[in-house]
Amino acid sequence: MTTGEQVVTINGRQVRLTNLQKVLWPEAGYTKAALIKYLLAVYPYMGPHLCQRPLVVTRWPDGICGKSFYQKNAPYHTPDWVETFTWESGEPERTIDYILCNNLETLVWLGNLACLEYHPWLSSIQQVNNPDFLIFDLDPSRPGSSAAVGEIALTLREILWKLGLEGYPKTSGATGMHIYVPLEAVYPYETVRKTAAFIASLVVAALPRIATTNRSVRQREGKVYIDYLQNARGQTICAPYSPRPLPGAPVSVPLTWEEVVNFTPRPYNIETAILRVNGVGDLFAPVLENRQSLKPVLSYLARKKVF
DNA sequence: GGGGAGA
DNA sequence: TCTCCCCAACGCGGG
DNA sequence: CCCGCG
Ligand SMILES: [Mn+2]
Ligand SMILES: [Mn+2]
Repeated sequence: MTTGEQVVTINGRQVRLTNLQKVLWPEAGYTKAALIKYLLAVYPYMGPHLCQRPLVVTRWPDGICGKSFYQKNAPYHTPDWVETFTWESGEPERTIDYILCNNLETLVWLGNLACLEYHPWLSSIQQVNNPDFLIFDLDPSRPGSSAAVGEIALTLREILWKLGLEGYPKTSGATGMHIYVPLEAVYPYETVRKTAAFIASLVVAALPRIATTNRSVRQREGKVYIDYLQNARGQTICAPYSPRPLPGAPVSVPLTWEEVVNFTPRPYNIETAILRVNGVGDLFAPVLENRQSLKPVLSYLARKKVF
């Protein structure tokens, strides 16, 4: 990929790649060719987490220092082999044709459009009202809170364990972490969100000096924000393996719990993650398999009349 | 990044 | 032919 | 109902 333009054929579909030499991450010098090389390499691991989920992307055609925009609707002249999902929301009535990244050629096509961030819905189009995971988004309000993030994640793991649930951690690729709790796709978003709120409150009770669920930035006092409100339709949590538009081209990477003990926020980027992922495989594979029930925690909450 | 509208 | 504009507006919850 | 937040 040294020339500026070429056509690749993937699964019999032709994808035109343009401006391959364009630098998207200036200080690291990573080009669009590097981005597409990464997407090709990571697709076997990332693809299953995007499949059949309405997708929102952020695009940075002039690189991470240039202008960017969100894209929800499939753009005009989207190739006919790109699958889409039409979502009609009411009040005001609006229709969005979401892209479904169901194959490699779609991901490469998106890469050519300079899509850096990939935000799939928590629910798939098969059960669009029922998320497949409950998530916790740990956001440090100050840089240098990495040790606190790791400690909170490990405490959260223990609390989940006591509730009969298993969580799976990944870096966000920015400063914090995401913990996914895979579920049976039978609970409405509101139930999942309220359950997440309850669990987050248990974590804050255990670690009140470093964790908070306060949504007011000023009242967080430098603590780590446990954001459970991302458990809503259309929210934008970046997918596992998604690159980030930040210096050095970091990516969101699944971690083992042992790695969380010494959490560092950006251990891998679009270049180094390839070796990592080919070595350990998809640590997030269980997130698509281990569909857990909220029944124990929901009956507990019903007894305590928390709801 | 690329299509469409308007000059 | 050139330049400019558009690409998302939403869910949540507290005051 | 608006506002702050992500
Ligand atoms: Mn976050
Ligand atoms: Mn957040």
